[in-house]
Amino acid sequence: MHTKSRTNDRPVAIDRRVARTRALLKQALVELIPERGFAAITVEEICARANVGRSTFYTHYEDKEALRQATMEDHLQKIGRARGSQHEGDQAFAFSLPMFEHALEFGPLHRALIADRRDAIHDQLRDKVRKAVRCELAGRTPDGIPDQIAVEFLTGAFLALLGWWVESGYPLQPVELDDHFQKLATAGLPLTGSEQATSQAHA
Amino acid sequence: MHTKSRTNDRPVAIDRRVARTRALLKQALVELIPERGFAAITVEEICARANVGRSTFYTHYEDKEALRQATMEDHLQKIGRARGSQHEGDQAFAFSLPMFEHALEFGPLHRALIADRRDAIHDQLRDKVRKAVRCELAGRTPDGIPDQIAVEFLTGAFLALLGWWVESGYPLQPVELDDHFQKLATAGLPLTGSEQATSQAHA
DNA sequence: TCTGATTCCAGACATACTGTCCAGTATCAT
DNA sequence: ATGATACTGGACAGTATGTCTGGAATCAGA
Repeated sequence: MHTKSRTNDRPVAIDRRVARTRALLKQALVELIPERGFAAITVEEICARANVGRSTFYTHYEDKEALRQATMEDHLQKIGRARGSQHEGDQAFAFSLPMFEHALEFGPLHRALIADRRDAIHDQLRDKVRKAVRCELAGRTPDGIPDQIAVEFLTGAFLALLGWWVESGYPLQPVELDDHFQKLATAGLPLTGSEQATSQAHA
Repeated sequence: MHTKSRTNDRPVAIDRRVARTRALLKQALVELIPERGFAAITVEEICARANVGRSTFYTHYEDKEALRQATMEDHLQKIGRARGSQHEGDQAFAFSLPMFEHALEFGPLHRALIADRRDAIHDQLRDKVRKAVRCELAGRTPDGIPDQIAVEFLTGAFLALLGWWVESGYPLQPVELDDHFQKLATAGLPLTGSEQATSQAHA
């Protein structure tokens, strides 16, 4: 599948029909998800939207799931390639801003494929983020906190922020959001209020 | 449905048969989820496991989803009631430890109904946690960070930690995990390594 | 213990989606 | 131009859904 190499050097371009069909199916899926939610979509619907025969669908993808995987893959690759831009302020975590920026740029697509926490899609992205976090943390976790815990903590926090931001229509600039994320991640919530905790009363 | 009140004061106990049927269905669901995953389970399967006629199922619940909702509701109520135990150390956030402890106590149940991020279940719990966090934060967010952002950040971080802990078989004591959470939440990750950030090279 | 009300059940039904297969047609690369 | 490949619509069996029966079992209350 994928690309086929003829001899051994450059991969030969995919048959135009194949490319066309797959692109149409992916696009149809992306259009449909925000309208009806992934779970409710049927293969027939996707094909109708894409103007592709249902039997054709199954020659390319095993499943509705497989199509989503492929589409998601495309999408994540795009994020990876976008890493080049690199603003690189004086932040502690480099992965977050590019991600936020991508989420803004590919708004509807992102909302459809990634921000939909109600579907299984998120996991793939979560893994990607987890890796980025683990890489950037690289043994610099403070005190007695296990690396894994810090990684999960940050990954969850980041994805929650990202999801909220996308779902509420990008109420901040990417840089602002990233600043908040950086501050919360590195400095925490010192809880500026009068007392520091619930420890006021007893023990 | 639910409970029916005869005149106007105390609600009359539910018909034994109804109670029995619903309990059996809920229990069957909880048993089945870890075995095959919620999405793959069929109504017939649930009924078979519960020894309940399939037609009976539909007189109680509209849907597989409705059953899950109801089961989840039961479960969350249990968490709510457990709030009484209250260890209350000198931590900043009071909601976390009881939650961790409950997750440990109702291990399989919790894993089945809540920790399965791949299903839609999580959202309900997320809302609950969000509320708890927002309540405990109550305007004490530091600096220029919007409340909502702090809330999402913490909610995400907490749920990620909870999910990881449950899925990896409770490798820590609840109190330990909670300590780590508290520390990360209030003090952040000062990044103890040599340099503080990626700012070393340029600009 | 009797009785009317409620709930359970098995089974049948229409509907919908899935995944596979085919033979005919259109499009591709060369 | 031609052989290879991909697309098509339609048919197919299999499975799940949700609704509806009428009769049997179980209930609560007197």
